[in-house]
Amino acid sequence: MASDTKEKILAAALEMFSQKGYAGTNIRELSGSLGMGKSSMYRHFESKEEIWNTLLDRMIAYYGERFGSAEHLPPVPDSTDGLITMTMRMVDLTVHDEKIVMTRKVLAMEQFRDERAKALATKHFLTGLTEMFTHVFSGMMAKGLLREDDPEMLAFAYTSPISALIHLCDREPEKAEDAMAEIEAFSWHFIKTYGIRNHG
Amino acid sequence: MASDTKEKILAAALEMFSQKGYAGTNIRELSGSLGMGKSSMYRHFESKEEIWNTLLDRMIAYYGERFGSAEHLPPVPDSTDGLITMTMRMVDLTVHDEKIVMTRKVLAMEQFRDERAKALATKHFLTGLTEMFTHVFSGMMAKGLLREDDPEMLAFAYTSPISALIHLCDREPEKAEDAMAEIEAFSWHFIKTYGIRNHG
DNA sequence: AATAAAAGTGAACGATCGTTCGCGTTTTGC
DNA sequence: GCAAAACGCGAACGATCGTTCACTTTTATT
Repeated sequence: MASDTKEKILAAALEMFSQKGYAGTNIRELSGSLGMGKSSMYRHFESKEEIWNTLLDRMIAYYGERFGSAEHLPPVPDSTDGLITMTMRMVDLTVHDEKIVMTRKVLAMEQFRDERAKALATKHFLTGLTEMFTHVFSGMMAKGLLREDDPEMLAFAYTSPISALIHLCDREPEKAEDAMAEIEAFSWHFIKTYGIRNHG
Repeated sequence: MASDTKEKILAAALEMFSQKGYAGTNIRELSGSLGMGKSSMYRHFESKEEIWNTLLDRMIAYYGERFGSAEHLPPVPDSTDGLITMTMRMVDLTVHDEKIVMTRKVLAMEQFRDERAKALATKHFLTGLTEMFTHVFSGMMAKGLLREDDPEMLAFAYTSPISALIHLCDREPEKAEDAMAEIEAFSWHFIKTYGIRNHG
């Protein structure tokens, strides 16, 4: 079972860090939320900072295997409608997967004091989505679904507004439905601007 | 002189909060950075939390008078080039004015635990710029400088990528020059897409 | 110049922080 | 079935937290 407790600690730490930040979290409350004595924690991690670093290791590794490798690039849609579908599916996942939401919150809070959090924040908030959609848009241009243009610029223009609304969801989850609708509306507007109508 | 010290405390607190966050900041270090005894602070503020709340009051009030009222809306440019100029001037100010930078950093770090910080963060990061450019783009459409389209959608599409790059500057100031160049490139691309060429 | 109010200070307080210790219990490897 | 390692726990430690206190110095008022 290779230390099931360790995983529970990491899960609880991610949750608490994402609510109160690293400095605002204390070990007593963290271990208490697991129904565990304060000191038992130290059988699994030698310090609070090691919990943080392990968590960050996981976040970096997860991001790398999920979005870092070329084989995980999404398929190029066969129609402009397919772009919307793909976008909404992706957004829905990223907004409702609690672990991903908590990761973004933690990165937002700790990006200014931890170098690795800073680097990962830039990937999560900016370059990751842009790189992904640069690939998608290149493919769509080759298929004649999008106007010929700089695919990276288009990807940046497409993903930034979506990213901004995802951040809004993280901050004010009660607005998630509205934000999703706005993302879809923006997506349609983007297609209206850059898409090439199917003849027929 | 109405308590010059109080202002210095608030300035130092903003700086420290923006580096270490509220929970990560302690009163000793804060007063120490002002060459002041630990306890003197309490002649001006009755608690650490009151410093925080006063700071937030200031940030909210400053934002309201700076961006909240209709008379502070920027003039509508007379050309598409004018839009770029105005944009770059505004971005330059917001990226290099230390107080504004520190405000954004604090809001990024505290948005999840303080309701007022959360509300102000949404204004700073999303709705503020969008509202401003909704006005600008409406005016530019009326002048025949921009394609007829939903001005709010265009403002959202225009400001979100800029906002994302401003956040990058906050996080990695050494990339500020590159980011400014990217903003300008994006701005030109936006004009190429939505602008109406001047005949002649 | 006298006096009251305001501002500054070092010492100290109680609470809480991360962490360690000693000891009992459970699980593992042979 | 037994030794050893791993795990869990409450008590306690030293450091640090926000804050208060008793007291001195500065500033403002008349």
